[in-house]
Amino acid sequence: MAKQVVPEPARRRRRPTRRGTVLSERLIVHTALRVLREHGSTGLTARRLGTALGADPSTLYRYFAGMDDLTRAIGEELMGQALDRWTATGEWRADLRALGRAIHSSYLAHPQAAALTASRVTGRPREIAVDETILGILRTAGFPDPAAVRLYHAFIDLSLAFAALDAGALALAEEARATDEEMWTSTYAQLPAESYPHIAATARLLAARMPHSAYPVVLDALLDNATAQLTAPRPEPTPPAGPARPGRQSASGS
Amino acid sequence: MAKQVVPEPARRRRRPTRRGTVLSERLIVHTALRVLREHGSTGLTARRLGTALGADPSTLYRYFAGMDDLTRAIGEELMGQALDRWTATGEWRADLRALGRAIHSSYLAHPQAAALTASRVTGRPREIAVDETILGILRTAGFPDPAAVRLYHAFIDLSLAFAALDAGALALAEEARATDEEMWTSTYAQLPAESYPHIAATARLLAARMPHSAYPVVLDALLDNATAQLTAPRPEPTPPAGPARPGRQSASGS
DNA sequence: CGGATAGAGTCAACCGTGTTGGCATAAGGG
DNA sequence: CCCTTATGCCAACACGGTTGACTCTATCCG
Repeated sequence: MAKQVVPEPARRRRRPTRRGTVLSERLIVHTALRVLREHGSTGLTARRLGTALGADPSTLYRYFAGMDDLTRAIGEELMGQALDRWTATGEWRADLRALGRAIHSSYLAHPQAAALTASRVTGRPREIAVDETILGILRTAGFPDPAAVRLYHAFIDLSLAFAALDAGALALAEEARATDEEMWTSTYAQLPAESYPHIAATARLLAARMPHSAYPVVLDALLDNATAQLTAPRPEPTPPAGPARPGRQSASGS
Repeated sequence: MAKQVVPEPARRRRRPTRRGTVLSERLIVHTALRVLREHGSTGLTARRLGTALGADPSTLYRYFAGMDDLTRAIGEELMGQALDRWTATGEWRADLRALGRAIHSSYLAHPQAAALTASRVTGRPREIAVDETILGILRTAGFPDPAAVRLYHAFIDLSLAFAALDAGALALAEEARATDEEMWTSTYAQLPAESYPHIAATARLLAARMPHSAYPVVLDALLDNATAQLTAPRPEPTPPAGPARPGRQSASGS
């Protein structure tokens, strides 16, 4: 039975599979990334991954509690790649900007995987490390704790939300081009100018702008806002907090 | 065969189902919303929806090309509800703010449905109407077309991205509480303060801030930025456009 | 050096999923 | 009032995740 998954460091016996490959968490995650790239964001199945590994599908349950657990591990891998690619300079604004772009582009380097995982919180070590890093940048920059937390929250959720959105669009564009490209042109292409004057008037600009991500624009807006807060600090109490709309939950302590 | 789906307005014969209900696109979408709320974001299946409707699962294919098509219709419904709830005042900043919050809260009113649909572009009429409305607000406010398009893009993608992210978190919190709540407390709860000093130092503030959405904060940052642009317009050419990172595509024309 | 042990890989099977082709039937036009 | 055909139903298919029982072998211990 596959009830208990043995944690990676405690793994001692590595029996080669029937087709000779020696499995590991790393190998499985990397193979999953390849399968996702080749078969699309819905194309990662236990059977297919098993075949790609040269192993029986059920073997995966010796390493992950289920496909959902594997999905979280993939997300953790993407976050880790972002963190590895990034280096601190000491200038808070530049560092945050670079880290945000690293996360965003790291996810978009694997659109199918990102579309699958970006909106999920993994709770794994590399993700926590990113959280700690962001908070460190902000607090070291001189933001008082409430502002630092507010900005941390906005920054990480903004980055992940856009990673998920952009990756979804990119993955959709790469796979299933047949079905969707058709819809783009047939539905959106020529809208009647009398019904949609503003869209018609800006059609050319839209066509040039929409294929890019809006993330850099919004990120810069947020950083501008933060800079203003730092030079001219205003208390800014907890916002009117409308109806309970829970956001992404993350690092917390009692 | 279910190759050709009859468009809603052309539907003439409405044969009641064996259990007496008379089907329609509206009824199916609304029932799907109910099923999603009751069974979670992965709980919408053809068989379950068929049962909820008192109809055979295959009947759905007379109304939608497949589950994916139905999903898009659900997204369109959410966007429509947002638009219905919103009214223009003529003050562009307040109008945009209200529209953004309407979209966000409309999606979060159906978290499971939103988690399923918010990152997909429907290409259906109500969605296009929202796009047209946003562009209209910005152009009427006096933004030159390039700035209007840039802001439209940032605004709509920001709103949808946060709708998806927040809805995902909210849906996850509501369903499967058994599996996930456990992970929150066990993994994130008490992190060693020596390894994660910044998280530890702000733990109380984080716990208070994270359960809310960061959307209002980021939206206001974007609107502040826009206001500044409007009063002191600067050319701001196309940003350095890094590696091709397609964003959400939308209304376009040749 | 040689069992004993239990962890890793395999096999077959379960149930639930989307989807389709063929069929029955009743709604509504003529 | 009949005929056409849109609409709902049925049975079946291929494929999804997951599990329980099993084999085999890498490693531990004597």
